[in-house]
Amino acid sequence: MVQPTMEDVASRAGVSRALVSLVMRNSPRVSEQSRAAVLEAAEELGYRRNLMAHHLASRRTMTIGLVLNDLHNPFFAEMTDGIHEAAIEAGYRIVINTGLRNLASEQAAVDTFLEFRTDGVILVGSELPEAELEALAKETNLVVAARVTDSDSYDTVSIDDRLGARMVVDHLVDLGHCRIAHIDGGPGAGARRRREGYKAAMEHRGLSKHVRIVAGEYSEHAGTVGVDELLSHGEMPTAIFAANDLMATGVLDRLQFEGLKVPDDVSLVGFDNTAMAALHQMSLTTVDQPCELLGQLAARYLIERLDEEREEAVHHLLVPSLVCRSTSGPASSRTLEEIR
Amino acid sequence: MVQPTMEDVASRAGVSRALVSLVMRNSPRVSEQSRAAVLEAAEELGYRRNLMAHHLASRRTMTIGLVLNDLHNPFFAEMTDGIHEAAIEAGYRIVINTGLRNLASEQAAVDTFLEFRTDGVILVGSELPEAELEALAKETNLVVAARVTDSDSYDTVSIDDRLGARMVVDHLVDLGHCRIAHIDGGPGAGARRRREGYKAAMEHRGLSKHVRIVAGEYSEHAGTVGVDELLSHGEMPTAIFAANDLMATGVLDRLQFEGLKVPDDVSLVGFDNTAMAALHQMSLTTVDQPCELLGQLAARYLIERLDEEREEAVHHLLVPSLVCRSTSGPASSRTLEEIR
DNA sequence: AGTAATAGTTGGAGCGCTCTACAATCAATA
DNA sequence: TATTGATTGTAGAGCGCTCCAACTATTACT
Repeated sequence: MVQPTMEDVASRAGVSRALVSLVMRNSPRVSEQSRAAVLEAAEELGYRRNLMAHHLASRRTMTIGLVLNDLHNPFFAEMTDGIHEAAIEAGYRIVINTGLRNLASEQAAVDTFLEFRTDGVILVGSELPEAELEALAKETNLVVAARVTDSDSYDTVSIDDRLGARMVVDHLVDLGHCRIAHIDGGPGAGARRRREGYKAAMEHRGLSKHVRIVAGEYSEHAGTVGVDELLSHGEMPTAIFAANDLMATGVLDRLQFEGLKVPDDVSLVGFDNTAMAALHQMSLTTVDQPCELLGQLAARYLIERLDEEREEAVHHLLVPSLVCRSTSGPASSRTLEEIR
Repeated sequence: MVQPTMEDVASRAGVSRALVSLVMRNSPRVSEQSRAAVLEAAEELGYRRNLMAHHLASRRTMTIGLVLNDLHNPFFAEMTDGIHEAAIEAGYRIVINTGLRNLASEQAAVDTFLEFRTDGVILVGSELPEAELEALAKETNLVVAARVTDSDSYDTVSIDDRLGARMVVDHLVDLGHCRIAHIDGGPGAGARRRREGYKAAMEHRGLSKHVRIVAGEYSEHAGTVGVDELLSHGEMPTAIFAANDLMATGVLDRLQFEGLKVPDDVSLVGFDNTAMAALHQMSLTTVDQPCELLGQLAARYLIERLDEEREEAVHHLLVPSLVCRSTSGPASSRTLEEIR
């Protein structure tokens, strides 16, 4: 299990260690003859460059650390596709770690990359407090995706969550809904803005008194709990705006369990437009985030930083769009009792 | 962005670099006084150990590289939970990379870890040819999860795919089905065994002439394409056995699109029992894989290797179980024409 | 011919850490 | 008092690589 070193390759090829290094880095100042000899020796020995040593000497790993908040949420897989593509194209590789939707794990994930000295870090859907992000930006090149701040030490790439929420409310109000409840994303990335957007839009449409926010988080389970809460007291809402698709899945599941028809009895709208929302058995009305594009932008902004092409922070806000499917329809006037 | 080194911490604390190293490694042979001084200096400077240098000198990273075949499949997220838990418990951290469901990417992911010299590698759902795995095991400590081989240079942890497939067939035959088609997982991990298990079970139940296998892969899209293929010619099957849940999602979607009722017109069974299979709107009959347990086992076997507690390979095969939900029911006798 | 420029190669310092061997200090023992 | 042993600390080599300055060989130019 002990790997050959450059020294081994060099002596086998009958050249110096420095020359081997040049070959490995594809330097043009090497004769074709030596290059071939070195590559052959390397091949024979099964030589594989030691990134640790490489980095220590060069200060570059050509590696980007990617912290995904939740592996269970397909949204992150879609973002990763975009990031991966853009990174590879620019000659970088990515390495992933997961925040497991809790702060301690996210911090640990970030620390790992800091200790590995990856060239930069992309945080997707981070829940870290802004002060923490600020501190992080002092230690490494940072881009935060799917969350907005106005920091001037790192870049952010996101859709306009407030606008997205407003689109949801407008859509539902246009369908005749008044009692539109929102199960929020708690500490999740963008959750505050979605909540604010919901509230502002409700007020704007003259529905201040119908604002009803249930505390949740970005998980399926929060959706089921949220429904229980909504049905347990007060007047049943005619529409539910779930903070994201994953949660909407839980909501839909629970509504069905309670015997409520969607959208006949209750309308439901999600957020993210993940692949599962498009399925027939789900067919969820939701706010579309152009994940791949977001991912690509995040990677490109980071790479711009790595190449030192830019100093000042960029905050890129994309416009979301509403995708109407079959979980939203005209408001029902039936009460919970009548339905049951 | 330039980080302080041990040397900086040492001079600030008024001790030697070696002592700082001892403190950082929690050595007991350091006086409380110096320890405190060092930690304070480190804190003040914002010192963070350089894993690259650490590894170069110590030959250990306390890091496990995890290659997930497909981030879009929740099965891998669930496996990761188990692996993560067991790794953390043993003092290891994990770093993830994705194979993007294609060989070149998987190879690249593996190469990354090899270059990083992570202490070991866990491959989940790998599609690499066995020769490649064998070669890999020569370069690093390896555990392969969710796939079976009989290699004696690395460990494997998996459920018995053949048995799982057999359970599916038995269940469907017991419900009166004869024309049971299988959309297979192509090059996917375990797909061959599931296919073989399906075939053997069909033969065992005297249904050799009804064996019908459609080529697919572990993706939603393959499910929709598979259905198209099944409906385009020949007699319509009364039941479909999809190679995994992700694919079953696509199948269900397509069947609904074609106006076929599940399970009234066609029964459907998946494989994996991912979280989405349990949802009411899906409620998929499927084969359960104890993902977390599989993940934990994989991590533990790897750590045993790292701690050099074992030399010979272990091949752990867990028994799957069938979870009956609402996509499987008595065989229908209606033809496609009658339904339409 | 003499000089300059270019291409190809090399030795050695150094990246930030660990680890071995050894030094220094002090208390306990002979 | 001399010796031993335990405890704590340090110097220095070395991990595998990059990078720079310097060197050699070859070609081009005056």
